[in-house]
Amino acid sequence: MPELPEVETIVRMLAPHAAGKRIDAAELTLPRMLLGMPAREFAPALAGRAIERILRRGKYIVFELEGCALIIHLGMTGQLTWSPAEYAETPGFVRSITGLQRSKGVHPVDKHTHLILNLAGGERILFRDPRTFGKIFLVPGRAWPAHPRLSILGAEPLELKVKPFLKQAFPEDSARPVKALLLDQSFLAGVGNIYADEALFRSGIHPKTRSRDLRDGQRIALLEAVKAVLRKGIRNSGTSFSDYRKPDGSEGNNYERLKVYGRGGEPCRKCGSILSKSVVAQRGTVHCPECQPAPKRRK
DNA sequence: AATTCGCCCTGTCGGC
DNA sequence: TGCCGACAGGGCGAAT
Repeated sequence: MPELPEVETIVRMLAPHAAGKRIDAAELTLPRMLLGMPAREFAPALAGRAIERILRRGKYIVFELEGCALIIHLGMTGQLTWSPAEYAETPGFVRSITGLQRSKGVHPVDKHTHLILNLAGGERILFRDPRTFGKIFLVPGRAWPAHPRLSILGAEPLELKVKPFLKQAFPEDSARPVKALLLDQSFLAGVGNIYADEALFRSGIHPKTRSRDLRDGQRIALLEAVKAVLRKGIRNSGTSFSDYRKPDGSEGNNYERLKVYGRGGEPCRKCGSILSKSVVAQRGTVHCPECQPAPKRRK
């Protein structure tokens, strides 16, 4: 599922191709993915506007256009791909930045393509999302940070100064498991299930540990681990566990480098113990019973 | 007030 | 081979 490193990768790869281009026409083929306005008003609101900048906030992709912002959340299975003008539609193949390539879990326009941005010059940005958990919305002017979905977001983990954050934002008395805290977008923006499990492993913290029971040293270790696993994810251009693809249709390289996520029942890469799979905060969770010992009970 | 639960959705997989 | 239920989960609104 696209989390901060995946969204960051998409934004970085998309920006040089899309920034400065004008949207000739937009096609929204699944109206329920659009929030906050009637679907018939959407395409006319985009037509003719130039893309000035593309950026990321949490897991949201923000297209700053002339006079408004187009915001996309990829949900679980969303893909944003870019195709240049010169590649024809060819069944079984997909057009991409790197050329015409055989379709391998990557698709040209199909029944799961819900938004098409036709750029002046013939390039296209495609939003494809099989499970349709993604969201699309428009915010007038430059007020997108104040949109209800974005205004509730917490700190950007990679810009985080750990020490000040400790005092400011750590809920001192929370009984929630620390994994639930990591998944809470109002705590840190952009951490999802994959990188939460990876960060907990890296810092040696059991996912069920109550937030209030974390010692300061553990909190620092955890936040540093969050930053480290996110940076590693970006360096490897994202985790293609299932549907995530880069804008050119290719896969990220981080999945094979994960320590715990998706590895339940397999041996820990650090100590060899069998990794344990459970449910924490309503999410599938993998941890190492040796490297991440169960929290000591304290009254 | 803080947490948890139920729901949205569809491709994939295991069992029979 | 084919059918079917279970499962995956981000984020929101309802329930506890």
